[in-house]
Amino acid sequence: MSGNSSVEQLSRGSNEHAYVTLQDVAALAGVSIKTVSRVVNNQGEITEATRQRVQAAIDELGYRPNVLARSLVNRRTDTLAVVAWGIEYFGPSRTMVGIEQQCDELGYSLFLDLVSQPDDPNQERILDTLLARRVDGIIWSVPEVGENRKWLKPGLLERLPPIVFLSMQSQPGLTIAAVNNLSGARQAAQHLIDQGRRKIAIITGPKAWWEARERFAGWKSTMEEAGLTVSPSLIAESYWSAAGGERAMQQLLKQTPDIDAVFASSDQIALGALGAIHQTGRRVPQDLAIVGFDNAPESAFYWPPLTTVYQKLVKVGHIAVRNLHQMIESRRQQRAYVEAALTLIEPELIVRASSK
Amino acid sequence: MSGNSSVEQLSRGSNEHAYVTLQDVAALAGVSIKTVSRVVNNQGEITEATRQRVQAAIDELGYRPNVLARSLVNRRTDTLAVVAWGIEYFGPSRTMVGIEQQCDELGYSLFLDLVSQPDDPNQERILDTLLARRVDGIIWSVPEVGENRKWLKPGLLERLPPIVFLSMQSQPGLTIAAVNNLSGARQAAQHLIDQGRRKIAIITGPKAWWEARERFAGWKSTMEEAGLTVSPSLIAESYWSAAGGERAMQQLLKQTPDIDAVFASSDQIALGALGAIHQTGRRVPQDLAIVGFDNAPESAFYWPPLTTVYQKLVKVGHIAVRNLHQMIESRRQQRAYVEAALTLIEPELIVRASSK
DNA sequence: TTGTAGGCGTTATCAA
DNA sequence: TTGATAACGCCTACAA
Repeated sequence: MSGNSSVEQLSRGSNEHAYVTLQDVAALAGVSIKTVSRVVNNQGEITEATRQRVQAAIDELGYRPNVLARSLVNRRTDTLAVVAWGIEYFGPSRTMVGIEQQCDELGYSLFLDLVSQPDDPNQERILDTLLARRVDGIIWSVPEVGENRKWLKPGLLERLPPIVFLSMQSQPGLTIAAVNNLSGARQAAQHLIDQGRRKIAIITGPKAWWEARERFAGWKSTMEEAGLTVSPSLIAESYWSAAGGERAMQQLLKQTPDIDAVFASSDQIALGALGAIHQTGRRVPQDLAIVGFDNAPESAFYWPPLTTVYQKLVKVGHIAVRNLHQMIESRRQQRAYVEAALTLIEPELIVRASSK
Repeated sequence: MSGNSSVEQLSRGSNEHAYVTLQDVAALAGVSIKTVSRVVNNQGEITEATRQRVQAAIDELGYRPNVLARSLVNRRTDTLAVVAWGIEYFGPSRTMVGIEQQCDELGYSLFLDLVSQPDDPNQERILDTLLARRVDGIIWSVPEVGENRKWLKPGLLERLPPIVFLSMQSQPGLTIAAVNNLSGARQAAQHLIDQGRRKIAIITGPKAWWEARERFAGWKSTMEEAGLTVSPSLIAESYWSAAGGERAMQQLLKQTPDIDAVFASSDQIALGALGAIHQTGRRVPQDLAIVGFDNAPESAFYWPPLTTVYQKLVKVGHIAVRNLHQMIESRRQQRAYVEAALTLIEPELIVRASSK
């Protein structure tokens, strides 16, 4: 037998860490490899006696099935991949936690691929390596920014494993999971209106971002429905950072000194805005109320504590993976397509001192 | 030939996304599979004519090598795994970014496994799945807390693929990469001393954490060398959170009202401490200077902007992967062991308004 | 320069 | 209940 006995393996050199195979176990237990395989996957009927003998051999040798070989014949790897941007930021990292948790629960291993920018040109190359690794499905967790979905050419999806997209504009044929940014922004704006504020400004995120546009739309529609003016003098665009928020706030206060509230499109922006407001001597919330978006844990300790919109991003991650799992299973069973679904998670307003 | 022609594959059903194999390409190009293999891996001499014919077939069919099959033969997967805790926090997420970047650069795919607590009992199970997937190496990015290294039994390491550990106490035989927490804390304490402060308190992280103990040791040794008293009344222990920092600061101010500086063991702790200080009406830095640890991007926008210790965690991630890569290569070439190495990255003090 | 045979470690089929 | 044998897709060694 050309096999692979333990002795041969050991002779490969003590540095080379060799793995035990079915062959080795079978030899030790005095059965065929198929029998060992059956024990490992507990399938088929096996005499209790042989099962125990095999199990003893497995334990003695410390056998672990080689998932690669198994995947080759099974045509499934029990592996998902997540392509993500920005895990050093609060939101994306929470989403990642949700994704990983659910993968673990469903028995998937998870490949992590990061892009340094949402419009990273590497995205097609990444897709290639994922295909080469035969992942069962993909979570596309890069936010939609500018033209960074242009690689999604018609017909391409059919030649790829199932994909769930996060945080992007609804599109026929795509399965998407996202926070309802529009509704979150509406809650924020409505809350300020309910507090009696009338000149409510907004600091948006970069307008190239779908999420920023949605939050803007939520603010705008709520203002209009309340009969409040939506003039350009109430609008400032900013990067997502505190530095951006500070600059945008300074600009707003210069162009419209009598605003009495601000909706900041992220907690970081709100933090910067708070600094800019304090610098002018205005008091929060007496002179100016402010609401953020994210519910970062620190935001409860800003000065004053920040009212904000809580995005349930861990939940988004969970749902994305569960939906992906369903798509995978249904393809496998040759069932008709799972209807492409758009799942929107409702955010929740957290009211703190900065707005009351 | 029992092969795997494109036609057969298509007949598997339009829902089942079938992969093209060397067989398919070879058939279309009218050559042997080995020739195609050579083209794919551009090895051996091949006539330009056949190369082009094969390449054309590859493009036409959209062939992608099956990495699983290749790994099976090559006995290497070009895959690393990172076992991590806390990527929803700033520090760990930065480390993760560094790890992923370097993996990408060196051509590794990266498996992500998260534990929900540093002492998560799942860690051995995770190790098992990584072995089953035949990863080439592992980054152990769970901070050392309490007894959570007890799975590391003597002799175990030899039976595992190479592992690089992050953030733990130096230990013979282990390769470790970490920030020099001790030195960072010393810089912080020395800075406060240089500013003329004398009653310098510390809010430590949980003492079960190695990192917290190191930072404490750095503060303590620097105080002692400067001839300053190190009494228990200057010490408070806290969780890493802002909430913890607030509570610890309140306690400190109660037990020792005349402290003139605080070293907070994380930026989050510092944020909470700032709030507690403000509540008592004390001014920062006039009455009380404060220094944090992390250099989170928000810390520049705290009130006042926070002096802090910048941990170069992306760099730690880079170095961890590079060291791991070396260990893998040297094992492969049967070379003598790579000396187990301890790499400490020096942090850098960032001085802002909170301490001057 | 190209092709054939055999094996990587596993599972499925079909006999025994 | 068990065991040969043939895949899975690729690569190495050796021939042609």
